[in-house]
Amino acid sequence: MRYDIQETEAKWQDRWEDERVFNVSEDPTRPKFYNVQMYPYPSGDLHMGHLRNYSYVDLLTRYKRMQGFNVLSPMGWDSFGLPAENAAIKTGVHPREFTETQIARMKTQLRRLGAVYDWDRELASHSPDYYRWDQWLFLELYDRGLAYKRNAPVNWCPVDQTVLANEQVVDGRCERCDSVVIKRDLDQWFFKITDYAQRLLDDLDHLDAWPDRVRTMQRNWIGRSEGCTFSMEVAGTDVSFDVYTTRPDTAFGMTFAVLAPEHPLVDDLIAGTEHETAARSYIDAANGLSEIDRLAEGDKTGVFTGRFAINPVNSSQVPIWIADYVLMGYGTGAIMAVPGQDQRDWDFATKYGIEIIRTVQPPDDFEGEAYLGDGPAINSEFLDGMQMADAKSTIIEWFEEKGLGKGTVNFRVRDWLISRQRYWGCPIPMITCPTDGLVPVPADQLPVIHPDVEDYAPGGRSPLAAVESFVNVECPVCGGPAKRETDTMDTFVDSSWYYLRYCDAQNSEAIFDPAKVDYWMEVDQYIGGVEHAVLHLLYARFITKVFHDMGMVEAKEPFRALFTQGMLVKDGAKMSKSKGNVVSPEEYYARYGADAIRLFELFIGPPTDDAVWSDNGVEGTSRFLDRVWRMATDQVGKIEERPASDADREVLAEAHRMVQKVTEDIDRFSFNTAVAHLMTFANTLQAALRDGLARETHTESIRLMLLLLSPMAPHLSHELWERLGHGSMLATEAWPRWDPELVARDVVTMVIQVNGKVRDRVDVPADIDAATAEAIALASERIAEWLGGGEIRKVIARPPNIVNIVVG
RNA sequence: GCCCGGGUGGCGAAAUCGGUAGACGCUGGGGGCUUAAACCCCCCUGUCCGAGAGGACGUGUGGGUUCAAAUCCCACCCCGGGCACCA
Repeated sequence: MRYDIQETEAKWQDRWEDERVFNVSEDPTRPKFYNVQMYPYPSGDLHMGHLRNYSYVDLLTRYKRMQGFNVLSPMGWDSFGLPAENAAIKTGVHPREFTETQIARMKTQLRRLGAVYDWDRELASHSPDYYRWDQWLFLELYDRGLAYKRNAPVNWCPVDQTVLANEQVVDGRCERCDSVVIKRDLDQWFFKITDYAQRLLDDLDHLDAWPDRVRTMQRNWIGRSEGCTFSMEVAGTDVSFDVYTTRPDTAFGMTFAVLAPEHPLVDDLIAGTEHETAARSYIDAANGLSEIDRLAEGDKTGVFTGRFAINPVNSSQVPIWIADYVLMGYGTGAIMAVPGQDQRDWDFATKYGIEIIRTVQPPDDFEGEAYLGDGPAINSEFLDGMQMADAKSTIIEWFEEKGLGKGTVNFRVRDWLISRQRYWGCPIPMITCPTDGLVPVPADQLPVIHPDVEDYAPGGRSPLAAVESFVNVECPVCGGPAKRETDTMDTFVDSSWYYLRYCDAQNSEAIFDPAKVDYWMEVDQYIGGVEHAVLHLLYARFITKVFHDMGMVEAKEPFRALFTQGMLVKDGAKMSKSKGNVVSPEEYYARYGADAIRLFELFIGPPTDDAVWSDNGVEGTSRFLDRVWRMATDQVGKIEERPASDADREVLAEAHRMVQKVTEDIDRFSFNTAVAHLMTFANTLQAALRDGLARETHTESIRLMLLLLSPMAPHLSHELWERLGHGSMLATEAWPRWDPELVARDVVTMVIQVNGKVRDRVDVPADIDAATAEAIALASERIAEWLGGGEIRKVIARPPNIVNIVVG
């Protein structure tokens, strides 16, 4: 036993905190490093899966600090949200009380791991000190026209009884509870993220320290497409409608047009016609279906309106259909249908017997139906013979010259719906007055604090709506009776700016001091789960850009580097409370201590990959720590001084190679191999000590190991550092450097191949030249056997590593 | 369907630029220490052939490029993730 684990680990946890080792302030004389993990929802108990992430973050905090950076690593709580509210419904305990108990428990557990933060900057989104600035931000957005209320069909989760943002609907289901989402028409608040779509897209190109995967997901989510919007008249009427297409070059192949069932023109077109009854029942059926059911239908369905539209390129009349494969939410909610070049249109046309005209010549061997590829235009009058790109720009010019349409850009991303009909969130600071309409709550009346309620149960509207004393308020403009907004904000609003607040967390006068934010921002390393690739990470980028435009933040992007860690898996599933497969750290703390757990979490596999939990692993890293302890302590005072030998120098060289490899591996987030290099050196040192070698370099070897180990297994390395008589605290020591001369090898093993197969290995000087290497290879006795008198066709020498002799 | 990842021993994995495949750890086996056990220490642990020296094979499958391929190219299979009636 190396020491009393509980006692010693607690001792160092106290000292790091009491001596404020990781509390920092702005210091322009040192390079800064802002290290942030996605602040957690306070769900209560940390399991091994969580500890993996915290081990990474803490490693970086300590490592960067030793490298001389002014490191800010703060911690906070994403403490609004449904779990606390659902617990309140069940138990009657106020969500605040529930949440704060959970936070206290999680803090204790973070401390137990030895994770260090600047706790002076702790924040929690449910605290009025925090969410008053949510409200302030909301009003700033409102002033700038970036927050607006409108009646719109929205995603409604029937179980959680609230609306959801598009980003929170996954495969037509609620991201949180998995129930099928339905459409409802509601008056809701939106943030105008679409105004920032182009910048959010463009700046992805500069985020080269982000995983490509996340950038691709954001690109797809933003979904930019270039095309053309033009207007089509309805024959025999004075109405017209716009269509959007990415393939205006195929306009001559339009054989019908389609309106989404929700299209505002639909009513007018069918009213009083013989088609009205059929159309009406089709529309009603479509409206009653959830997005999932619409898709599940498989086959495309639609109904003819009896009307015709005039194709502006050739004045031909095409039938107007209503079909739910056209979505009201994208483009103009109406399309020109070109079955020859669009598979969906092809399917529809085939089913309903509509004419098909090809306007791009498919290759001779083409066997498909609709042809989407490039080729010369046909049946397209003045476009005939042009390739797609040419035809596209020519027809757009033509539309623009005639004033019939224009080139347009379309985005898939929609405005961010932030209203929620739930209690445990930040109240939206708006008032509706019968005289003055929508009126913002004056800034000096913030925060709008939500009152306690008796019933948290969701009933299709916010529980706050039942509290008359909250709802009824004087209009700030006219003083007359008015009503408060009772919806709360999406919790993703809270999390879209907390990393700015950390920079000045205790400011009671302003959301933050821009000077402090400019010192710390951008976040140098952001760490979290990939599940936020298009939710939080897109919202946070949007809000940062808004602050930039407000002149309050210099940075245009919040997170310079993003690291998305893998999940911990057990029994084939992600470790989580709901799956019932969590491994609780308690018994491991008792048996092995925090260091062995941390080291195993680092060692278990590549940090970006999912990893499988194994009980034996902690045993292994604990053994390694025991060995380090023994090597460091058993030999103290027993080492006889002797002159340095070649063996000593070689051990020291290995120690420096370890320093180099561990440093480089941490820098490239290869923590598992960094640990492996420490183990390899420990094996080398142990063998040398056993053989009575490496006496003189022993002290230096241990010193270097402890420095490297300190961000990974901080308790043991601090304790040893102190016991070995170093007067300083290890955490404040400088990260070691390696001596390149020592690291370089004089002699290396050269591989000799015959026809690409390894046949011999010889030690050669590292600076050997090609001719000598070749000569040595050809002189090898073992090689001679393999050459067997055959003709040597070629010798490839890559000194000092390899010589390949080709015989034939 | 489209777009990303990934597939290497009994297991987790390593191989950073095309140059010794399997570092490091786990598991398992053998031995030492011990009255005994635990701890600890030493040796072995990809498959096959061989007493051994050694040899053949081997990174999902099939081809290709190359003196040389886990790594590059083509086709395919499987697993994971994202997007998906987006006009």
